[in-house]
Amino acid sequence: MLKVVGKDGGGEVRSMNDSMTNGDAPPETVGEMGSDEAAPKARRGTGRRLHGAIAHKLGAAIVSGEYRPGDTLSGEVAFSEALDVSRSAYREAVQVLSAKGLVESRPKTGTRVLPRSRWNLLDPDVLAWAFSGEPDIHFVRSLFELRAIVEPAAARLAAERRDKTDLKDMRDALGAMRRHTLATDAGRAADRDFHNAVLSATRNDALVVLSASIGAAVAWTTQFKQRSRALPRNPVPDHVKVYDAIAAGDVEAAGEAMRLLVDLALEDTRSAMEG
Amino acid sequence: MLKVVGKDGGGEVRSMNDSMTNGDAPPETVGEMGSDEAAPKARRGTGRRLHGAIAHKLGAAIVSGEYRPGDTLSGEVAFSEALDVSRSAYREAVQVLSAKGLVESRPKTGTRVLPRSRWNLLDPDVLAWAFSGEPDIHFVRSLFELRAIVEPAAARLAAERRDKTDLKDMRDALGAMRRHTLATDAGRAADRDFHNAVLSATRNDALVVLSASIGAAVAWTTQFKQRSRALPRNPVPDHVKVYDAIAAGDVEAAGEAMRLLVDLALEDTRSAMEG
DNA sequence: TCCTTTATATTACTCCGACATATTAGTTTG
DNA sequence: CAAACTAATATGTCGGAGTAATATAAAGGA
Repeated sequence: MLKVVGKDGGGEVRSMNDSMTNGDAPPETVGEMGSDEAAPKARRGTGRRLHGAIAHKLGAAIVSGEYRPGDTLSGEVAFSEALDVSRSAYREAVQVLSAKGLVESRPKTGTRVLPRSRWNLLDPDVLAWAFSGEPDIHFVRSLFELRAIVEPAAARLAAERRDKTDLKDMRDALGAMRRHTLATDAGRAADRDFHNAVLSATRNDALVVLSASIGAAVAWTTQFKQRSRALPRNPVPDHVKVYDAIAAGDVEAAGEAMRLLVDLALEDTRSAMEG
Repeated sequence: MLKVVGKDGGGEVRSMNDSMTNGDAPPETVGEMGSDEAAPKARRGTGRRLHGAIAHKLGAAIVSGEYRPGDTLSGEVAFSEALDVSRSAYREAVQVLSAKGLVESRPKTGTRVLPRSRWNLLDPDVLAWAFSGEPDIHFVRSLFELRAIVEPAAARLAAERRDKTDLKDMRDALGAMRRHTLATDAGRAADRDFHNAVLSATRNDALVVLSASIGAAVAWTTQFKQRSRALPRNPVPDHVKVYDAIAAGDVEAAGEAMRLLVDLALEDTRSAMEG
């Protein structure tokens, strides 16, 4: 009934952060919706598919702690009806969450939220969901700690193995960083490009993949930095030091310069979030 | 036609490692099957669902290079018919692969394999698929290099932050390692437990998640080690050195002991795979 | 009394066939 | 020759029917 889905007739971009706050129903099964039939309906923006939008909605709700580990979602039929989507779309969304280790579905038991340790927190999508709300400061510190471990070591490897192409990529990224500031999208993209170029120069696939995750997280936090106050420092000189050391093949200096860069970024982010 | 699916009338547990070797169709669209209608049908073992089995089959085929980046899978209807499964099951499998960054589906264009850089190589499932066939030696080296970066740093953090519970977990794991050898499943599990305990002691969620990925990869390579020749060295003393340093709170010694441990493991694996 | 086995109910899983939507490619028109 | 329009095609979405698996409860045996 009244399943007007297609036919974008009228802006039906309903609110997202609406009811579904089941704080009064502490027992177990979540996903119920008290209201009669006005559906929450997480509508997608252009390009995103419906099941993608549902996965985003549910994933964000899970990582934000709205659904806690051990909770069991209300059944497929009930939940898909509550969201006003077909069971197919809902199931495909659940498959995505299951693939990322957020939930597990079994007959008779239902689909329940897995413990945090099973979550694929380094998955770019999961990171995006985690940062779509208020990010957990503790988790952000974890990410920067990981970055402080990985990136200096990567810079050392890059100083050993880089070739002319890698150096050119880094120079290009540095130039773009100089032209645009970190306040613009282009500037942040250039920052990512620089770090990606360093990681790529390590000739290590695992590190490159990890860079995609860390880079995404750093991009989010950088945006938070910008939100709170104007950029406090010009990041280009620090990056140039890293480049110079890598270009010179100086392993120790490269690692040290990158360590300094990450430490400063962490300092900025911490003061921005705590302050 | 003749899609007798349900009603288990007759054992329809077809073969798994069957045809679908499209080495002779190099152009682009893959997934075609020359034979008339004898379906390949990747059947699942108990517990695994059908779409999970399909995802495993396709995922393994992609990471093993059978389908190369840029290739376009034949349409949903054609491919699902070729696999003798419903379109729904096939679509759910593709959603899983899409969630892990292996493929991307768009209307009209079809489903195509994404470039390696988009793959979520640290995802436990993807790692399992990568190691289900002959693992790429270069990739294994990358993983150990990452391990050599992360684990010593983690040991240093653990030496700072561990509490009594962490130390007890490590002791228990060491005891289990002593009782069983690395040749048994229980022994390998104990090895994983020890490293997980170290990572947990860092109080860093990102590191813990990474440990799940690295641990899985190490487990696979350890099995390969065992396959080639009897275990060449008793790993317990090296682990004890790490434990002693962490228990004593000696940051430098912990990092150094762990570095040595990982280096030796890499050495063993390399000689086992190259030899 | 306790453990094992069987029955049952609930839930996810699979299948199907139709329609909607988006994107590319070809066609027409200015 | 270029831009807008039309048509074809593959993915996306839908709803309903039926199957398989499993946790819980009941019955039986030690």
